[in-house]
Amino acid sequence: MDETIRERIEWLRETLAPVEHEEIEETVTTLIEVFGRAYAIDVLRTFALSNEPWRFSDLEAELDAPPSTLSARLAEFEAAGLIDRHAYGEMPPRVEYEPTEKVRELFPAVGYLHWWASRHDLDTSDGRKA
Amino acid sequence: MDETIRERIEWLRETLAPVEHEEIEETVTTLIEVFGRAYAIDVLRTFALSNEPWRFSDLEAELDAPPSTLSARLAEFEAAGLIDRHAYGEMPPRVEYEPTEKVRELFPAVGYLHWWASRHDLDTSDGRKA
DNA sequence: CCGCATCCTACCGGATACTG
DNA sequence: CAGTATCCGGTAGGATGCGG
Repeated sequence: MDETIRERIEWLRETLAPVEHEEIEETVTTLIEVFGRAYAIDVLRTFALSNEPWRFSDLEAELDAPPSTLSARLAEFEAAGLIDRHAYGEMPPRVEYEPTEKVRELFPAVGYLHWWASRHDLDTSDGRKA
Repeated sequence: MDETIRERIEWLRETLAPVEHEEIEETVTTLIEVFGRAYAIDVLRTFALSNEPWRFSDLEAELDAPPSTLSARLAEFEAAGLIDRHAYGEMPPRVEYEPTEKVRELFPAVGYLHWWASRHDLDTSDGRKA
């Protein structure tokens, strides 16, 4: 069942130079860390479910997120090349954000997670949650 | 390209009761938060790449992780039903951990992340990393 | 409207020591 | 061996105010 995935991981291990493999591990780790931050997947999902670009205030209202946090998330995403930021020199100012192709190729994984979550429950009785 | 995933998500949105949908969102969020914690994916990957159960000290040595942190991670994983813990009443004590079927069904997503990472880079020039 | 600067609190996580 | 208890430093992130 998960043989294919294990094979794929081991294929990565064997075919890639150790340095490259390290980098991939690290990228995945960093990616998950970034997505683990406050409102990160909420932002991601918002982008995933809409073809339209989003403006700061709209995101802020939609997610009910503090501006400082949202600002940090958007900056990180942009720095990681996951979203594009378009600023228009207007008055009042207008800035729009939209997902890059790079992050769009990540959506299937998120979709898989949703599918998984619909089949299984995460018992969070112990832990803290949102 | 990602149409299938968007359709799947929207299918989830439409067919599920709002409450269920909320729960799924929350589960995914919590899951990513848990995986974003220290040594979490390292533990996960260690399990993914081995069919054998792991003992506490072996994991500790393998990952070079502080016992308190590793202990927390394992407890969270077990509470979430992602790993099974088997304690044997021996002397000296022996405890073994192994992934559940539930978490094995999560591995493909991690594998997809690896594939993604092998194609794209995450620009972390701005951010902090490990 | 966009979003940074600041302040403050909570909490995570590393190190270390210790027990059944 | 398998953890727990304790202390402590770094930091994420919520709230708020202000500037461009």
